[in-house]
Amino acid sequence: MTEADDTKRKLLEAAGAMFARDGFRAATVRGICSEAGANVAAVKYHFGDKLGLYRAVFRHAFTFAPPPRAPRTGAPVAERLRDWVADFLGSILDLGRPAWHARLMAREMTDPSEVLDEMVATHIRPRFAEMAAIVGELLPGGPPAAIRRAASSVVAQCVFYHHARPVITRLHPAWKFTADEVAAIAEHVAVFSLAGLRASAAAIRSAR
Amino acid sequence: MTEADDTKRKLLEAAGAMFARDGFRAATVRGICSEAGANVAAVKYHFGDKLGLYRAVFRHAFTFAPPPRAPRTGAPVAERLRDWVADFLGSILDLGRPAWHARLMAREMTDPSEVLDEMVATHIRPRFAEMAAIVGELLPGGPPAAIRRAASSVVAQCVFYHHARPVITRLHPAWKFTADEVAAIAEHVAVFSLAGLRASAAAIRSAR
DNA sequence: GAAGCATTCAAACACGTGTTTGAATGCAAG
DNA sequence: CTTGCATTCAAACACGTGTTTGAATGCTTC
Repeated sequence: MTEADDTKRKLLEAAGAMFARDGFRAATVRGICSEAGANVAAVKYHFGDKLGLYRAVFRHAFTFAPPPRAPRTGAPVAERLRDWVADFLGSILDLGRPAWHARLMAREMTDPSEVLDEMVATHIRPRFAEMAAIVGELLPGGPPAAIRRAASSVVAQCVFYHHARPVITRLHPAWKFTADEVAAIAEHVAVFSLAGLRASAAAIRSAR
Repeated sequence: MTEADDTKRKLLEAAGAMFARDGFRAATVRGICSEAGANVAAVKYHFGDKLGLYRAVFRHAFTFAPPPRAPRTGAPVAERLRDWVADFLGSILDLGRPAWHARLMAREMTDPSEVLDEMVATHIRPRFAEMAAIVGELLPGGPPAAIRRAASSVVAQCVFYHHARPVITRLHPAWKFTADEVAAIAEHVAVFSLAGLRASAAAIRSAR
C-alpha cells in the first residue's frame, strides 16, 4: 500500500514537472512514467488516463502549495498593500518551491482547460478579492468598474514578471531576480501603485 | 504563378489561425491544408516542413501588421505617454485585425521558440525603448534599474489585459472590452502611471 | 500453505502524425 | 504540336502516441 502510494506520488511529481515544461499535449505518458520509474500502465491504473493524471497534478500541486501569508489586519491600508505585493511577488518569482507551479498556471492561461475554472474559483478569486478590498478602501465611493481597473493595475505589475519572463530575459539579459531585486521590485510596485491609486481617487472625486 | 501564390497565401492565413488557436504542436498539417483547400504535400513544396511554415506565418503576419502610430514629437511627456498607452492597448485588445496575431505572440511567451528572438529584436525591443525613453524623461537622473522597473510597470498594465484574458473572463464575466471601455482603461492606466512615475521620481530624489 | 487482492509489468493494439514519393496536371516557350 | 517546368495530387511510409490486455508479482488474511 505504501508502495502504491509511492509510485502514485512519484508519478504526480514527475508529471507536474513534465506538464509544466512541455505542456499537456507535448508531455508524453511514457516520458512521465520513465521519469517516475513506473510502468506505462500505471497511469491507467491510478488515474484512469492522461487527463485524469493532469487533473490530479493540479489538485495535488495547489493543495500542498503554501497558503498566502495572513494579512496584518490592524495595519493601515498602505502597509497592507505593501505586504500583499511583497507576498504575491515572492510567490510568483520562484523564491518558493517547485518552480513549475507557476508555469502550469501560465500554460492554463494561454490554453485554458476545465481546470482553470477550478483554479480561479479556489485560488485566484479570493486573492484578487483581497486586493480589490484594499483598493476599495483607497478609492472610497469609487464605482466597481474603477475598482476593477485599479486592482488590475496592481496585480498586473506583479504577474508581469512571471508571464513576460521569456521576453524580459531577452530584453535585459543582465536583469537577475535575486532576493534583493525582488524586494526592490516589490517596493517599487508598492510606491508606484499607492501614488497611482491616490491619483485615481482624485480623478474620481473631481469627475463627480 | 498567381495560382501558386494563392495557395501559398491561403496556407499562410489558415496556418496563422490554426497555430494561434491550437499551438504549433497541436495544429496539424492536414487540418491547415484542408482549411486552405490545399494538398498536404503543399507545405513541403512551399515551406519545406511544418516548422518552415510556422516561421513563414510569423514573418508574414508581423510584416503586414500596422506599424505603431507615429508619436507626436512636440507634445509634452505626459501626452506622449497617454498616446503610447492608448495605441498599445488598442493594438493588444483586438480592436485591430486578425485577432490571432496577439495569440500567436502569447503562445511564444509560454513556449518560446527561435522566432521569439526575432520578434523581440524587431518589434518588442523598439516598442519598449519608446516607453523607456518616456519614463526616462519623467525620472531624470534615475538609475537604469529604476527606469526598467518603472517602464515595466506601465507596459505590464497594458499586456495584462491580453495575457490574463482567460482569467479576467472568469473573474468578471460581465466585463466587456468595448471601444469605450478600452478608452476608459487607457485613461486609467495613463493617470495611474503618471502619478506612479512622479512618486518614483520623488523616491529617487529623496534616496540620494 | 492457500486464497484473495492490489499492484506491476512487458507486449501489443489502434490511431494520428509529419513526411515523402512518383505520377498527373496545366501552362508557357520553342 | 512538343518540350520543359512549376505545381498539385492521391497514396503510402515510418514513427510516436495513448491506451489496453492478460499474465506475473508480492503482500495480507485465513
